[in-house]
Amino acid sequence: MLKEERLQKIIEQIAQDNKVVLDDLSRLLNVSTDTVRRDIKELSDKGLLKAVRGGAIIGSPVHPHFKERQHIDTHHKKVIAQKALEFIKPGQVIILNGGTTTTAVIAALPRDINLTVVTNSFPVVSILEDYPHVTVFFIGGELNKHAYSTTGHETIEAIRNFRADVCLMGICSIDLKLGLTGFTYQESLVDRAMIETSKYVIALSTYDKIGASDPYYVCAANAIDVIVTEKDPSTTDLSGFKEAGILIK
Amino acid sequence: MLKEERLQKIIEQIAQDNKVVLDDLSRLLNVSTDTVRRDIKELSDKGLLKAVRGGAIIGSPVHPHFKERQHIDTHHKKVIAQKALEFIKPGQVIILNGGTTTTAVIAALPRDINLTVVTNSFPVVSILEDYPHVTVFFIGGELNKHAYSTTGHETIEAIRNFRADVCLMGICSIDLKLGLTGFTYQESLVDRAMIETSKYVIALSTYDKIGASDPYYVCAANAIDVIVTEKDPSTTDLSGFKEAGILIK
DNA sequence: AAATATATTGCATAATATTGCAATGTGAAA
DNA sequence: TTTCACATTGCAATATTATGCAATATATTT
Repeated sequence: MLKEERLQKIIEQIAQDNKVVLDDLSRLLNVSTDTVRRDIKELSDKGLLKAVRGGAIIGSPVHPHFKERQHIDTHHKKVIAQKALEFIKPGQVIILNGGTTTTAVIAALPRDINLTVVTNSFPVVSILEDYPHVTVFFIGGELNKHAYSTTGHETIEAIRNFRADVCLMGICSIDLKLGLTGFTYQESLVDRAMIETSKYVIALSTYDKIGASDPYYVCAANAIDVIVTEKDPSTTDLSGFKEAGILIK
Repeated sequence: MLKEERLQKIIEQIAQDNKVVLDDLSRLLNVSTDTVRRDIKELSDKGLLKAVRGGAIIGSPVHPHFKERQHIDTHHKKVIAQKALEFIKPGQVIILNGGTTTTAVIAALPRDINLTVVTNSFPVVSILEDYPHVTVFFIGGELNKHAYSTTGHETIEAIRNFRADVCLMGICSIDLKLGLTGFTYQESLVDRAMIETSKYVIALSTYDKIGASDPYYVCAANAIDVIVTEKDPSTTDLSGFKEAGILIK
């Protein structure tokens, strides 16, 4: 039996009974429980069900696209996410923009953390949905179907009603002279508003985005407090940023 | 039995009897009282009930989780959804609240329809995400993890910035004298704001909710233009509503 | 076709979660 | 106060999961 057939059958079972049990599936599909477990993990990563000890239960009604975890599972993003965690302290108010990098940070948070998260990103909501001690404020606005986030006038206005301790900003490009720049106009406005309303700004960036630039200006480089990349800061030459008072992590 | 199933059953018990007793659950679920106690603690941590000596009682009025509600009355909801479609015309601005019934209406829309949808419901967004000609405005606010929607002051304020042609309102209870009433305070405020900002209000209600009432007042019955139920209107006796000028479908 | 990568699967082992039990602590009613 | 029912804590037994590895199958390139 093909793997896809198995996955299909698991989905069918869930649709029928709202749950599946590992051992049953193992027998039904004639594969080891390990394989079933891996199948369930795969479906769970896609947001099609929720893996629990011993099996799986029906997932949340949120669209699988909002839950697709594969693109936040890259090695670079995990490293960046792990480094970013040190800047997040319990009890703080965190604001963050859409994008896979910020989503990766949220996914790396311990499940019992106490936080207030302000965001315009639907995937972030779908992760925090079952973090019991995280209060989520969602920033409304017009749905941007590609970025899975909201933008527009309402979004900007709503952001201005918050004051965040920390802004986690997944960025398009950053350059010492040209500042932070973005790929779409609407998102650059949102990013700027988020940065302006935050006490401490952490830019999350893969190393190759440093020194690059995009069409829409967000803010000057010195509006950023920290840049987190996947590289060891001792092996990078970002002295210009350091001299501008920006911490490199 | 999966642990999640146990938790689920405890919730169901609470929803039914407003309380559970440790020993009963221990027998019913075939686990020790220790385990039941731990289950109750877990649910209590999530705010789904209130642990007391010897068992647990209903916490805040328990709104059954969206995940569970979506599988209740599915046939009725489909019928209601189908009837509701006739009131939705291309090009209109539709506002709708959270809940499984409104979600069912949205799911029944033809994929190529041209609409503007204003909502505070995450499941609705996740459906409309890939409707190419639907513009979605999401109403932000504090995430309500049980209803998958937002509530609170920001939500109310944001709603007031829109004027909708049609309001689709999934309702808790409606009574000719007591009016529309809801199960939670926050959601009743949202519902009222949505109704006030709409030209035409369609209440979506299973027949058994008519004549019932809940703790929180939303609006007078005559603020409603149409009530859509799963029954054929010729077989129902809702003459009181008809005399009040409300169309029954 | 052969060679090479890549994916899939099952197994062994270590890590983790769940559960029941026993000992001890605590609050409330008689 | 005393008693008793319940709660809490620590612990051990068991079940489940994660991980690395090797064997095999499958896809891709040369």
